[in-house]
Amino acid sequence: MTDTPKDSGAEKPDYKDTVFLPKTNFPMKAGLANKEPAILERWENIGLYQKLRESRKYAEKFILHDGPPYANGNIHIGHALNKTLKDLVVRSQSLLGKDAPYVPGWDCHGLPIEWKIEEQYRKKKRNKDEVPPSEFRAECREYADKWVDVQREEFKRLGVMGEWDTPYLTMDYHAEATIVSELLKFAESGQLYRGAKPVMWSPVEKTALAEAEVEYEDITSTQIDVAFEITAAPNAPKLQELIDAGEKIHAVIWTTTPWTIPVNQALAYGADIEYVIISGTDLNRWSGDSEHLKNYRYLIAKYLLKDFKLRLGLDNEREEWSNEENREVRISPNIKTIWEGKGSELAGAMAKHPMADVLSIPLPDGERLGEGNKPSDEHPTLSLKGEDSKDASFFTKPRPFLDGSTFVTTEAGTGLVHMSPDHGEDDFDLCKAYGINPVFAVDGDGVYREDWAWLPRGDERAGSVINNKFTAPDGPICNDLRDAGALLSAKRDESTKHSYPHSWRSKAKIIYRCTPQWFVPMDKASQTLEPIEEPKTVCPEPVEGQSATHASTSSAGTDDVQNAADELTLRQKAIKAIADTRFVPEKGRNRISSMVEGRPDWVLSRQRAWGVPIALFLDRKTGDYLNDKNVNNRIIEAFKKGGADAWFNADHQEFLGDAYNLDDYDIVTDILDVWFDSGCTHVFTLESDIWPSQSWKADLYLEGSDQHRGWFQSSLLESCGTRGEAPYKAVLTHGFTMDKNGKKMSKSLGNTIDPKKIINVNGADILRLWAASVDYTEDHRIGDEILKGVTDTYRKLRNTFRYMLGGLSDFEESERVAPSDMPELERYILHRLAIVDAQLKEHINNFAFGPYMRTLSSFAQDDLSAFFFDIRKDCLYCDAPSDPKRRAYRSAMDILFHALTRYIAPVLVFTAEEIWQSRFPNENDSIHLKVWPDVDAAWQDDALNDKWGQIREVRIQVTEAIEPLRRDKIIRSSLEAEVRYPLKDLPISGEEFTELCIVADLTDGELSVTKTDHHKCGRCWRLLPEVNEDGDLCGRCEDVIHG
RNA sequence: GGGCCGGUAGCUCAGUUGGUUAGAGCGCACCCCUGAUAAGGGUGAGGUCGCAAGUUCAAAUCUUGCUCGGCCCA
Repeated sequence: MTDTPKDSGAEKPDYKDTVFLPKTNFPMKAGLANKEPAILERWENIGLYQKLRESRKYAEKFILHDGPPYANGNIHIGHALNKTLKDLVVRSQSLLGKDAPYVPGWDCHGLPIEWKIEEQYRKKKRNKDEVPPSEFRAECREYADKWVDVQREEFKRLGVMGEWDTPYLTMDYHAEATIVSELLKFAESGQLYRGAKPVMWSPVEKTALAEAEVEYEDITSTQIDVAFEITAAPNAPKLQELIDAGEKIHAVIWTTTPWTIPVNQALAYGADIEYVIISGTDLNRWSGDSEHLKNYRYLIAKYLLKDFKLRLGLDNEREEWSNEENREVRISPNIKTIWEGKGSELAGAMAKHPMADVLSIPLPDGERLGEGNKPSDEHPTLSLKGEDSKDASFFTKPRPFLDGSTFVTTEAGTGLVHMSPDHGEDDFDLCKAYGINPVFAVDGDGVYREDWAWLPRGDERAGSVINNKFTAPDGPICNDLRDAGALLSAKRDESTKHSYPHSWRSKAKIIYRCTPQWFVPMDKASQTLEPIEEPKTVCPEPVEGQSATHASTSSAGTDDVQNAADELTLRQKAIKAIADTRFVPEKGRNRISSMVEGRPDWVLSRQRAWGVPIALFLDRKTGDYLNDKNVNNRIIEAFKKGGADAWFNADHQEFLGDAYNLDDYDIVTDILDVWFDSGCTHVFTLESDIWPSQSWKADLYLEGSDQHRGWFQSSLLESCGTRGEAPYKAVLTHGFTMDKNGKKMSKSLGNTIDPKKIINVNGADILRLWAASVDYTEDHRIGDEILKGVTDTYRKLRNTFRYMLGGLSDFEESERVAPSDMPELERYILHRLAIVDAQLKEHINNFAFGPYMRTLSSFAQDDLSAFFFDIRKDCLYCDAPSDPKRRAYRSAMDILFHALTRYIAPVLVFTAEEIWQSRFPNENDSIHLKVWPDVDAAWQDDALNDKWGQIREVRIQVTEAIEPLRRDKIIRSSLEAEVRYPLKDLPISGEEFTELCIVADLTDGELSVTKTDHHKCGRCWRLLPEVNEDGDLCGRCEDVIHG
């Protein structure tokens, strides 16, 4: 031995240089934030994604269809989780050998972008209405493009692999053409109709507003009590008796919008609310000489009597009301209760509109009633004109009492609510259920239309319904009601202050107003175009499944009504499709089912600019849309060439061709709901020639749980409407990311966590490992402590790989030992690998990444680091390179290395590559091109498992027994321990067990530990009987060095 | 206000059809090693399973109510 130790003080030589320590350049410290971009660049340079496609060319496909994020703003933690999970799915499926391409997409149309552009205009003091629509749309397009670029870079930095150079955009011309062509499919199959819906409307800007364009401010408005005479009450016999006896009984409603009274069409009660009729004779507060004012009988909710009486000044003994708890009716001497009952008894009851009497009297010169049936300028050809009220028949029709239990309360008012389907959502929905339709009495500027019997445009008293004078207690509405003897109270002062929506732009009050909209019916069997019957005004039972007002009847299919029973409705198709789809987690099925079961018809139209137009021609005479395949094809072709602008800028006569005259048609300028756009992504991406890698239908859609109402549903409905089935085989949903305390993140709370910051500090692999660790099926958290934990897990894993790299340095094929020739310990570990391998595969197929990483980490930690590697350290460091045991160990380690680098590759995409390149440097290669490791199922050996399970248990007993001695400083290293253990309880020899426990010696006896007398080998540090003096060599080491 | 979902150690998660003393990893404390060293090994302390009733011989598990949080509606 020539290389004697240098330290002169030591008597014994230092054998350190003769020990085969792990050798590697792989750094312990990751420095991911710096390293990752370079790795990304290399992948891009070698065309990794294309290489992967090429290598999986003939493999089974797995199509994850990307749900498009909205192209607006930087990505947030939710995007990061979503895209990472998608990447985990794609990469893990690819690892399993499948061809799993990924085409990312963006949602580009819609209000938020439109808004941003408008905002820019406002800053430049430019009026949007003066900008040509094509210019406006071009700016929206440019804006979306800008954010697509930003987000694309952010997603790439996350390590998400995909076709980033050719993503799909909903604003691409081909996409817009497909969207319009899908829309026309709905039109052609009769699954489109024109109906109405109350929307928030600004009479000042004469436009519909979105929720985000509305702000709420306190206003004072006139609050009135109005009496409706009850004409029938078939389910309340006593009440009916009173009516039959000639009593004039009035139902009282209370409202803060007096201007809606002239369009009242019904009254709503709460079925469980208790009502009373009070009778008295002293009401003379308001002018007018109707009989009932002198001798009144009012129907009202019992609980609200007090407030009512106060408003009317009916109560002469106010002090009696001091007790808030007791709101029982206290009858003044001159006020009596003549009827009590539940709201449900009012079912089927009828009342008379307070203006009916006035209007049923022919007016002197018809001035007020207008001439002819002149359509309003709002929607001239619309067959949705509604009631023609010039002969006042609208007002003389009976007003039914409807069950409004879902929204009628006794919080304020009278417990009876007046219903105007034109001007309220509750009103609209309830009336629709009973076949009562809106009448469109108020025009876009907030003034009653010309032919309306009550305050038409021509009336000098008529004003905008948002005008304070118009609704004032002494304004025309109140005055006329007073004249009719129906106004019981009217008040406007500070006490009537309440919150009311205003336009953000003009600050003017807005109203709910029914406007014509396009709908997809949920409950109409497709292909059959049975016109919906004329709604009955009087209809005590809800109309089951009635879609809405006037269905548009197109030319096709009206004859085969007989087949209607065989056809399924869109709702039925969707429910069936849900049953045919796999949901991960399973609870998603329940959620989307209940939503589809309960959802109303799909409103497709928006009165907006930035979107795909509803490219239809409306027949001016009939109001029906033109349904001609040739015309439709010309439209689609034009869209392919010029996008949606083709509709706005086109010569429409060209679309119509020779067969039709543009003068006979109106052009629809509404655009489509952006959810229809995204509902079509499966068509223009999966079925398109642009991405040959894609195919319909998708294996998986993967989005946040909010998309049960969003994309999952819009895609489902779109696909069921056009193809009769879902566009996906499986749907995976994830929860939302909360802050460290489980609270939702928001900018205002200042608890948001920026994914970019995590990437720049810790690295994308840490963020990815976090995403893979949490239970994404639920809401989950992120915060410093959690990220620290993730980083620790990462470091442990990284170090295990580093150890393997060191142990495997200079490993050569010639050294390899076949698993069957390996010692039991190696075979046991390979058995464990086989078990873990199967578990990991199962987790991947269940998209269970949390269990996947936990299985992987604990295998690396418990089985390898703390057990296998620890035991075999002596072998690796000190046995001769040619020793079969050492060769077997390194062979096993090589198998583990190949398996584990592949296992972590989908999650730790950068680290896996770094590890791989560290051992097998090759500029053109990548770990991500590899397939799932070839783990031999035959390695699984249950007998071995039982035996070694037992050994490990005893091993734990031994280490436990050593601990007290170590604590008492009797021994230091476990190598100094001499252990006694009943050998008959050991499935292996004591000699072997000594090695497994890393102790000095093991002899028969009851479990006990003492310090050994042996001396320490100067090279391998084992304490052995053959070593005469500390620092001498043991036999084995002697052989290795000198043999 | 309504529909749906969730609350198990400091953190991330297991916990089968109710069934011994509720588990794991990380972190933490302590100890060892200094030949995986800004590493490695060992031991240990942490939980009235969100709260309260109920069903049962027996409840983290089933039922009801409440509470906190989330998503979607209104």
